[in-house]
Amino acid sequence: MENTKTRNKTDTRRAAIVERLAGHVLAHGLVAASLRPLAKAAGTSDRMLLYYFSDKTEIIAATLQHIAERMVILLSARTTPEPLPLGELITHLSSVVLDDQFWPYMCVWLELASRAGRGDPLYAPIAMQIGSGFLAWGEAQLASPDAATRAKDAARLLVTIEGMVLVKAIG
Amino acid sequence: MENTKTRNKTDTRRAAIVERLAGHVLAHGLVAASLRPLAKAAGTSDRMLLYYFSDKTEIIAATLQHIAERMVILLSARTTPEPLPLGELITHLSSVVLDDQFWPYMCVWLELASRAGRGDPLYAPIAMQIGSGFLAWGEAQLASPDAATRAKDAARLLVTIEGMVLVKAIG
DNA sequence: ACGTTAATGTAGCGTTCGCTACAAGAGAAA
DNA sequence: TTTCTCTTGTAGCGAACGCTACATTAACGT
Repeated sequence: MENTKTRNKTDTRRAAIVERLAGHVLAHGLVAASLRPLAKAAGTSDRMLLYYFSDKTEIIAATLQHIAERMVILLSARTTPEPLPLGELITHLSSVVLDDQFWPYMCVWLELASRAGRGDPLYAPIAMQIGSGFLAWGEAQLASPDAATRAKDAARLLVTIEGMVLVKAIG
Repeated sequence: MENTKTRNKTDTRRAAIVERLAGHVLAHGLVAASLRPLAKAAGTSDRMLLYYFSDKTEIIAATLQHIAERMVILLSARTTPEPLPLGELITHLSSVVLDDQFWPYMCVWLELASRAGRGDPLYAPIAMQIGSGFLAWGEAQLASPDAATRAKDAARLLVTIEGMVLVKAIG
């Protein structure tokens, strides 16, 4: 009992910290995610960050996880419950994804992808998980005649949306 | 005369150094582009890097510039001289761009884009320059009925190719 | 009240970062 | 030869990095 109680307490703290860390990473990017700035953004010290998390990789992993969850929520709040054909879904989704409110998430996503592309052992699995999550979401959102074309359409959706993100990034 | 002679000499050295720096950045990414490792890769010291270049931003700018030139050469060595319709150009170009030999360039390109997306004053203009260069190259390579659709097709080409690159990066 | 454990501050370690001051060697000009 | 500029090595600066040792405070069960 004491064990679970303590556990829940630190877990709650961790969650609160991660919440703030996510804000900082979304605002300034992974490139600015070093312990002392992160700690200041979370309202604590680097010492405490390493008290609640074992090391930096765990901090980053938890933060990215949280950001991904936030993104899913934001995304599903902006989409219709009914499935759409590929073309319409692309136009609708691109307007959502290129929106200013959504852009910080896409910037972090780009950073994540650029690190994953080099096979970074921390970022690669996270990127793959988020990517396949998006793919599944796309499949569920698509109104395609059969499962095979739906899978294909989801892949095309992914490619097109990500392409637009990258093109927007370079201006 | 003495002026131009000296100029040429240091320019030659600079070019030789940049050549090696490009190799290192292609192999290990911008994330590993700090002065001392770069210098070791170039066969000199960090002291000399800052003798031939005024500061790190100039080093990185010159290196990325050189990488972009190499990429253009590699790209035009792999493409047909005659223009192609959009669909064929996409399939052909994607096979080139996703090739292992080309992949390091795409990884650097992703890093560049992720920094440019945040409006970094060093990387944003370079990324934009390379991006619009690729767009122009695409327009020249496309067999489209009129100029308007050619411009549109080039944009679609860019989006699709970059989308594929990003998707490959995340696995 | 007391003792134990959880939570937090302070201070610092060792490393790497971009960059610079200073001086010594090298090569041409006088 | 002497001088003067170009080139290079050595050494180090101050800052930031991830992380840790130690000590102190806060909280709580007994």
